[in-house]
Amino acid sequence: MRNKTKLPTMADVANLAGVSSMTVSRALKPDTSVSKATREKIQKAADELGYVLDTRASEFSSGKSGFVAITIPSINNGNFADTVKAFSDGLVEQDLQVLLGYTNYHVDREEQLVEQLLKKRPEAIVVTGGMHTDRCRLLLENSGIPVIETWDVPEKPIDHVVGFSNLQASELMFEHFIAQGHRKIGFIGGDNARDSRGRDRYLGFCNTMEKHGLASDRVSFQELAPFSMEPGASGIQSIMKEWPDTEAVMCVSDLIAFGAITECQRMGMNVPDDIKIGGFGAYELGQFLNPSITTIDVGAAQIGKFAAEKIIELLSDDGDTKSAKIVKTEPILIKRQSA
Amino acid sequence: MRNKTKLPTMADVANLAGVSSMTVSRALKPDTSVSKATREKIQKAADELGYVLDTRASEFSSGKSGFVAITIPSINNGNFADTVKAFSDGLVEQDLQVLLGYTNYHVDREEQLVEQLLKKRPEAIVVTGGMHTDRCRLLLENSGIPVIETWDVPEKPIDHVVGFSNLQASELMFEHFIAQGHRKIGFIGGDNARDSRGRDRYLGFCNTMEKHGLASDRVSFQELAPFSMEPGASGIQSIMKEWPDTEAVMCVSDLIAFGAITECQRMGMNVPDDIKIGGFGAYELGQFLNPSITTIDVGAAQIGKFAAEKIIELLSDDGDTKSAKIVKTEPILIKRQSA
DNA sequence: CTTGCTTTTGATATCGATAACATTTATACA
DNA sequence: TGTATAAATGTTATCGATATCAAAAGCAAG
Repeated sequence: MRNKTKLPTMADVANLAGVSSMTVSRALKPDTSVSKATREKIQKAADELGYVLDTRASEFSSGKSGFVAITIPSINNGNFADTVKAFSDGLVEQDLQVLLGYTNYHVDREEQLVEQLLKKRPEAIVVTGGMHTDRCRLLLENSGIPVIETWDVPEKPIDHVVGFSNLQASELMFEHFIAQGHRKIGFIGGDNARDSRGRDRYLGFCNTMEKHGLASDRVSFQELAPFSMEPGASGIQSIMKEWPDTEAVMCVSDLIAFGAITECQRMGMNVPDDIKIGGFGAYELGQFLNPSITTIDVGAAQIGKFAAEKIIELLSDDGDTKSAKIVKTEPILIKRQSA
Repeated sequence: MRNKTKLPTMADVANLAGVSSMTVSRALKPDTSVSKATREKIQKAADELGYVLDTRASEFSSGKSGFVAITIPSINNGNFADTVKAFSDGLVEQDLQVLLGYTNYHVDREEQLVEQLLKKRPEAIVVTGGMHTDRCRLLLENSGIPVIETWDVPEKPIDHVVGFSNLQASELMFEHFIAQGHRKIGFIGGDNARDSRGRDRYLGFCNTMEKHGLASDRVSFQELAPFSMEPGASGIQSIMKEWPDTEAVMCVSDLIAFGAITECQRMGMNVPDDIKIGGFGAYELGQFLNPSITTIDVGAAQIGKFAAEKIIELLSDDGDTKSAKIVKTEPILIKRQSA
């Protein structure tokens, strides 16, 4: 450990200003019961010492930590970034900071992360998805704070939910394919065991196909991490090789769709004339690619916004909650060029 | 505030296990001086109560916060995400967590953020760039902890630096254009007042052009936030309208280049036959777009890795630092299809 | 200038863990 | 078996702020 000079404390400021540390504490926050003269004196002393409040002590003393925790599968994902941003924006006014953690799509990692986060005593916690290890569930249930599951609608929610049905969302795309007259339809996804949202999108594929009496065998599952586009290229290659007459393929995310579309182009196929490719998530890049990507917009930012509002309500609540425990957002199909 | 049941404390666990809380404290961490029997007894008691350590108290008591802070301009940027990921990965073994903040490319916001972060007493802090408000500089200088500036090589570093010269990096691209025989060269950037890295890339443009006796007037500055690709489309439109004979354009990032290239395609131009477009940052999407984007790889992940290593060294240092205060990474040109 | 109120300031206990030191118990070896 | 040493556990003070209650100062009205 570095041999550093000890930082000034509130007592140091109080000394210099000739007041008690309690008065310093009051002066440093928007507390009215400090005279203007005293406050200025204290401010001057604090500036002189370069004093910065130690929120560790402050939060510890007051019992509240001043932040909420949120876990997302991946940092490098525009969708989750949108959720986090909206969430964060929704909480700034409340002086609540956001502590972020990445599960890397692993429930074990999630468990570890949740425990780590709970140790810091957040005032609420938001997790992505409804699939957790047993111990993780237990930790969340016993945490004593509001828990919100997002990006999904779990069958047995832990507490509150802000999400949508990935299954129903992906059905939108397949119904769209079918309405266009396509019958030979495929799906490119990731590791269903790890990513329940991806699995539900795959189940949406199976359901829709079955409903219309169509085969649901044209699938390719790729290892998604750490690259997000390359699996799209491999996936479409593998599908076209085995089922060359495939007419339409949905990818589990726009990033995969990106890789699939550009790979089609490299293989000399025209999207959408030769094959239709659909994405999921309404990522920004999908608007700009040629062809632009037909996709499902799940309202990532809205999820973050709703979660933030929920937390504000729950934390300020004097007893009984008014709003529904489960808030559903409505995924919509965004028809663009690729499908 | 929710009327929640009080969470169990270490004393509760100690009581249940029939030992002192100090023993509980020891048992809950890899401390050898606790007998196996006692540790098991304590573990059982802790599980029974659903006890989760309160790191706020723990860190406060021990004086170390267990985390390092890092500020980046934007969350939704694969480059910075790479840096953060490598940084974070480099610190897990040290049981150091990463607290992340976003400046949104505003020095004022940075100042605010740095103060907020310092209040939490991190053990070190990493900031992106070398441009800060005076007060922010002062806060960092007086923080008493290691400070690392990254993604840049400031003239007057605060403390340590892990970065590269954005100016020299962008020169690579312009020299590449010129070596190909181009003379009518342009640049699409953002707000130079806000983003010093972008400004330095622009200066690299001016320098190189001047060096070769060429004009550097073919520029377009766009408002970059919140969309990162659209400005590329607007930028290339504006340049081609004013200077239709432009032969090559470098964009301040790959995302802008993405928008510019796809817009060229929409305008019926072929990249690279009709116009060359270069990017910056070696984002993943640049590999997959048709044409793939010629870009500058600045080694974003390497920066994070080096910063983490530096911090580990600085925190474990018994006095004098061995390694250089300034670590430079070498940006390289990645020649692909678009230029 | 005195009473009664409000505003401002201060003293002390406290949050939950750990550091540092003290003590007890276990183990080794002559 | 006794002594030396190591291992295990306990006791007390402490980190830096804030809650809470108490006291002092300021102020208005009679």
